[in-house]
Amino acid sequence: MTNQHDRQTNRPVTSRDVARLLGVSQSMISRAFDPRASVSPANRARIVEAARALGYEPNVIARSLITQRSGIVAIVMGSMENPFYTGMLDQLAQALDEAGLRSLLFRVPPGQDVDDQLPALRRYNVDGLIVASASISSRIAAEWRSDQRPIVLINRAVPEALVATVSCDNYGGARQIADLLIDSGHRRLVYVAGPRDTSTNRNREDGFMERLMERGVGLSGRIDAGEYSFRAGSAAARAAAALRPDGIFFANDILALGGLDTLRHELGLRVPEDVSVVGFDDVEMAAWPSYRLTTIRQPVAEMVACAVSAITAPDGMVPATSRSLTGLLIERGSVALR
Amino acid sequence: MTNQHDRQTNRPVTSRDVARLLGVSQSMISRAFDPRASVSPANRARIVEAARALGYEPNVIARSLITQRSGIVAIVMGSMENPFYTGMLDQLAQALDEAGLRSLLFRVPPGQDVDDQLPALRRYNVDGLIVASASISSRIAAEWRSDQRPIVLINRAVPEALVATVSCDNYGGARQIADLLIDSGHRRLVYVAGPRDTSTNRNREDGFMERLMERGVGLSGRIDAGEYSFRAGSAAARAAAALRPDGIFFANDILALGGLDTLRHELGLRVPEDVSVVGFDDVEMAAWPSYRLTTIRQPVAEMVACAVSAITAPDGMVPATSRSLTGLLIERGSVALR
DNA sequence: CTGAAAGCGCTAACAG
DNA sequence: CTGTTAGCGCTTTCAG
Repeated sequence: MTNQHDRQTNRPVTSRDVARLLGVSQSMISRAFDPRASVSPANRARIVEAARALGYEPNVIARSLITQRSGIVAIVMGSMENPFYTGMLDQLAQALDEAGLRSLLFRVPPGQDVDDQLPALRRYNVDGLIVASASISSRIAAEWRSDQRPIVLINRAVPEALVATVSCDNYGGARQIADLLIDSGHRRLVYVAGPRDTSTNRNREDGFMERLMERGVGLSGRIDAGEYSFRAGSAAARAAAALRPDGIFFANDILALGGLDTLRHELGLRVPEDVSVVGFDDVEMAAWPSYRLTTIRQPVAEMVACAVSAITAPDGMVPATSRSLTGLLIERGSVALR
Repeated sequence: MTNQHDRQTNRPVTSRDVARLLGVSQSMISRAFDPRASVSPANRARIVEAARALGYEPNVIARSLITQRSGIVAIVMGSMENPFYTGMLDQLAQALDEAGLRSLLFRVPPGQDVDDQLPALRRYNVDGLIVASASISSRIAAEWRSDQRPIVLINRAVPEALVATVSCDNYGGARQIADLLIDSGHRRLVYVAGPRDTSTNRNREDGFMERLMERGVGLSGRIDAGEYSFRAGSAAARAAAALRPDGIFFANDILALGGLDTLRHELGLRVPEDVSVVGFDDVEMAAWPSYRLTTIRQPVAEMVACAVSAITAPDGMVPATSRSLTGLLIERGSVALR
């Protein structure tokens, strides 16, 4: 039976314990666990063998004190009520895991600012920072970079571009939606906006509006949903319906799903016969038969891969590049020809 | 401007740095951050002041090397495709945060066993372990307990009861569902089972079956969904429909949602007029107007509170008690009177 | 109340 | 290839 503890003292077994057992120096044990260190094959074998027998595992904490690397990366997330981010988190955790890194999760409460949390973060010697659904001030971002620790924002842009950023081309995606709606004959269009302070909303709104303008069709109305949630989508749909639109572009899927449901079940409107609706993200539920929501699919897997490789990049000095990946229009059943 | 680093060397500021600045001993800095340690009020004030100015934060890593407590608790999760668990994770992270603890997320890939991951965990000096959606062998659980570190399983039971466990009364909930279905006149009942190796499925199935038996109504069929997913629910619904049931109890909500959708949109059956469906969990989507799924609500908030308090309990020696909280039947629109 | 000293478990030069 | 030595940043006796 593998027993990770000394039976009497119940003390975790250390490298010294296995060194003593084998009659070698403690540092040799350390080296045996470093692939690049020089230890005779014979000794290395003896050591891993003894280590297993004793239940020894190098203590990451102690190691990180010296190496300044903990193998832990912090993921900071705002609310997880948007399923897009839970999906992202899942993939992020998986990708990090495959890179041999652990995820330390920082949840930023709705009202609170990320900035307050970050100082606490540095006490953990994390190897990198991935900010997934929260904004961050450029001042804090700059401090982090001065730390030489990689930081990357997913799906957020920081105006001053001091940090690495990977996101979907929200602007371009919204333009595609404008084209889709216009090409299929819609003329009374309403935009349902997400939170004002998110770059996702800004870019989607800008792209949509500009394309409308370019093609000479006006906007029949703009509703402020206030937050990205199902409930907010419902409320926005009620307000939007009063405008008698023939098409509604919701700033994201969770909003669109909430909107779709109240349009149909509360307002008695048929979607897409009476009104078309489009979202953005392509969360799992968008594909569910009850919704069949036309939307832009964010390339989550690629975004995650980008973020992780920015973290694992050779040196902490990742250039503060902004990568923008293009989304894919997924046409399902929520847009009709007019 | 708070700058956490020495400008020249870009080295994190340590307790020694602030000690030097103030001309006091390094150990005094340490004590100043320990509420129970004795430092003159005047000095403590000077120290926190200087610390703030320099941007000093005690390094948790170094501290944990001595105290053996890191302020980090590990959450191990299987797949996050079941929205019930993402909701739980959200609340867990929040509750832990409020208790001053950080969450280290361990994702266990579908095929893989938790047991393989656990040894790696101990290298992180985590203060406790919360296993949320994965099984764990009793051998490993026992090893963890010998570590003196609290471990609690949420929504899983381990036969040997060697670990603390908090879960919903799955057995009782399933009995309520049986009663509901029978009382409303259903007689051709089908059970759609989740993965065989989960205690949730076992308990729900047992409760349902036993109550059926007690009330003298037989089961018209049992479909094995194989996994807890929307897609599996769809497939199960197709198989179940062939049995011409008047009521289907799906082992959980995500299965029921998938089933509901294919029943309606692919099979052309009306729910609840032609067939009633019931789920278990009460995930967010169960309340969405398209579904209005009747289900048992798991008391997630209480479960989370229980789990966290087990972790933060005074000593590592939490008794291995199994807490079972009763779920609440939420009647929405997916069950009709027959 | 304060300082000195001894580590926590490990890695990283540096000699041999 | 191996052992010795000196810390990483902090907490914790133990004297003063």
